[in-house]
Amino acid sequence: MALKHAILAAVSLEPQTGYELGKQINGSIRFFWAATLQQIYKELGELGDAGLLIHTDVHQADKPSRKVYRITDSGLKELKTWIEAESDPSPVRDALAVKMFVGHLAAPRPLLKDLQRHVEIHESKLAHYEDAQEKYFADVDGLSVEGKFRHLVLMKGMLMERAWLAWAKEAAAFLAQCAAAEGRK
Amino acid sequence: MALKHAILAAVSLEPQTGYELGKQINGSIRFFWAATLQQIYKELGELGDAGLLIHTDVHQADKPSRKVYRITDSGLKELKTWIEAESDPSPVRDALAVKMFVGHLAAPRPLLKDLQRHVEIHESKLAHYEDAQEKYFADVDGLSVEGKFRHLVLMKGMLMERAWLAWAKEAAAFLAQCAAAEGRK
DNA sequence: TGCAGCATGTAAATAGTTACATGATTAT
DNA sequence: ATAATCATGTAACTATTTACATGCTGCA
Repeated sequence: MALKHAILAAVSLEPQTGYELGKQINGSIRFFWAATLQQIYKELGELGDAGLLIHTDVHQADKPSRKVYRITDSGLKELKTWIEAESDPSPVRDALAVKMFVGHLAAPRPLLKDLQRHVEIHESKLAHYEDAQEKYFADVDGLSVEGKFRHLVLMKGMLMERAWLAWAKEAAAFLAQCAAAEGRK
Repeated sequence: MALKHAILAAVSLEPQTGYELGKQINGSIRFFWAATLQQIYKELGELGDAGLLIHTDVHQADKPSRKVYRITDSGLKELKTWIEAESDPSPVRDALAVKMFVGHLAAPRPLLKDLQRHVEIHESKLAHYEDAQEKYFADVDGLSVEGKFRHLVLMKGMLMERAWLAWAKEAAAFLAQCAAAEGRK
């Protein structure tokens, strides 16, 4: 269970509600740890029970009251311990790679179409990272230690997305070629 | 449930046992879809019940008999349908990125050590891919369509690992600098 | 009138991990 | 002796997804 730690990390940077964690106003962690709102609400409840987070109810006249969570001392301690502990790389589950591995069994055109959907998603992720780079990290040398840590993570996102897109370009060219060959038959 | 399709894909290329699927004698799918043996055995049972795979018992004098699975016509049809269907990118759950995002909260040395563990794992993955490249894909131009598909997947693995390692190099340099700064205090 | 955004959750189902269980063979 | 490899599985637990449930506001 590491959603727990992703939430602790996000809340440690800025107190926020479950809804905000899901939508990520302060950005970025969402890009490194996927979770649904349902999961987040459940986890927030458990983190509250464990005393790692506390919330203050902010009553609103019309809407349900906002529960703004912030981290406690023991939450911060737990987070620190987790950061310093050994971790395993996350298990790889790459459906597109499996598809390509046996791509010869299917028609190239639908596979190419699916690849293009993925390309769009990766491109918009990259665009988001590049925006953040310009907005918050224009002056790379003047960054605080905190800033440098966050910039490194952003760079990771950009490097990985660019590598993915470079691969996808070759894959798309090959699939287009397969589709053309099929058309000729 | 896409372990199902990863297994169908692996078995379609070569009939094999659950144990072999776990250890991956024919290689590669393991690198794109993580699963424990327990999960594989369970899924094989279900795929058998659904008629997508069948197995033949190969009795062995001393050991438990090997159940060699191969794909059925309806399994092949299901696999083809899945390849041609839309798919979503797998959810990202990158604990190391989360750690780095709030890296300023912890001591740099243990974090650096954890990063280095990850580097070793990624390096050995890359080495595995490079071996496979030399062994099976030395003559890239003479590849069959099947071969080209599999080569593309291997290239994906290599590109992504190299990008990851390039990032890790920068991250390690920064953490080493943090550690040195701490040492001076 | 209908949809998107804000704001909270519960319940049921599926997917995945960890622990337990068995037993022979071969290498150190 | 002890561990690793081959070979199968079950049971309990944890994590994640999907479906259900509520209700107000503002925009097109």
